[in-house]
Amino acid sequence: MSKAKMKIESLDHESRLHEDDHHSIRLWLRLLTCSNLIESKLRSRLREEFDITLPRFDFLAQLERSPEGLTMGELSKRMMVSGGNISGIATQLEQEGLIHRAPVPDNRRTFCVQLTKAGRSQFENMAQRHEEWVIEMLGQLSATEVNAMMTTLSKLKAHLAESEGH
Amino acid sequence: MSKAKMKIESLDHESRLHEDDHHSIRLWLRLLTCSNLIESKLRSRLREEFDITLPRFDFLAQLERSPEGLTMGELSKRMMVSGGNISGIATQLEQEGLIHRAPVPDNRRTFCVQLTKAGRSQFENMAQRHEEWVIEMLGQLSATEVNAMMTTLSKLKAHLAESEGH
DNA sequence: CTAAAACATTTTATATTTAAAATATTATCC
DNA sequence: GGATAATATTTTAAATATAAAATGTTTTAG
Repeated sequence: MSKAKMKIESLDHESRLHEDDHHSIRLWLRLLTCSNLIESKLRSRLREEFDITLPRFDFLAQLERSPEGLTMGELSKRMMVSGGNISGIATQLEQEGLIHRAPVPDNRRTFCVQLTKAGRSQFENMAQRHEEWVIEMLGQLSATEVNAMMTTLSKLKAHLAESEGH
Repeated sequence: MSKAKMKIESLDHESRLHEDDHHSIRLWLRLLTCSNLIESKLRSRLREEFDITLPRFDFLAQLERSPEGLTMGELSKRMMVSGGNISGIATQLEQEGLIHRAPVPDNRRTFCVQLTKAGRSQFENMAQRHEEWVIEMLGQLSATEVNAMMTTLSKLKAHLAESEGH
């Protein structure tokens, strides 16, 4: 039974718990709202300006950050989307010549995905604008606010990662 | 040209700007990571425990918070998804008897969507567990951290809403 | 009044997403 | 060594997402 709905025996205590509950929910909803707003702005601008979808941009961005290449599984984990999704995007990007899938010598199950020269140069144009947009959206926050939020989110992320799979 | 990529003339200044840029990007990526982690945990638990998808749960949740009912357009705005999407989900939920679409007397274009009795009771079971999960994920943060984050996210949300459509 | 514009929703076509099944490869355990 | 389990990826099916066209209603302008 949820703490929030338990019979109230010790009013102060229970009502405080009740309020804490709402604080968690409200924080989650606000986090989600901000995340959705930013994501959809980035999505529509990438479409307008470069005619590319956000998942494809993210795919290229991951590769750019790892010049040594990444496996499909790594990409899936880092982008936090299903493996099937990665497969589909990779097939498209490969056909367009933006990425390259090379077999790995000692493991025939895996592929090493890298940006091609064309992929890298095309990505760099977009990345610059993307960065400007993010700064435009988040740059108004003070250094103090950014630091505090980074710290809190790190703590949150660690907690979420540690209870993985429950 | 992006601040981050401008030629460095005044090293300190530009390198500080460069770092600020990265701070915005890193904050955005961390925000996104946390949001995705929470969302995917909620998604899989809703599926495991109640065999319901997250969008459908969110749809019911919006209605529960507005017992007077909501129009399709309001639902679309609050859930931040396209109108066509809302239509499809509403059709399903109506067929399952969880919601009810009633015409509005003074405007025949709009429908007022409300939870049915069945919809409400079914939602309440799920909402209780959902709330427990959110508290489990966010409840470890201190009241101070939650407050600071709420304040910062409010500021961010206001800024994002105000520059709507650019 | 009436034509045109704005609005609310639905429909359609296309793309993306996930979960789960299928395929193929590698590792593990008696 | 050989069955079994674990791993990496792809394919498939169902649900969801968007954008844009279509439909019907209301408002606005002249």
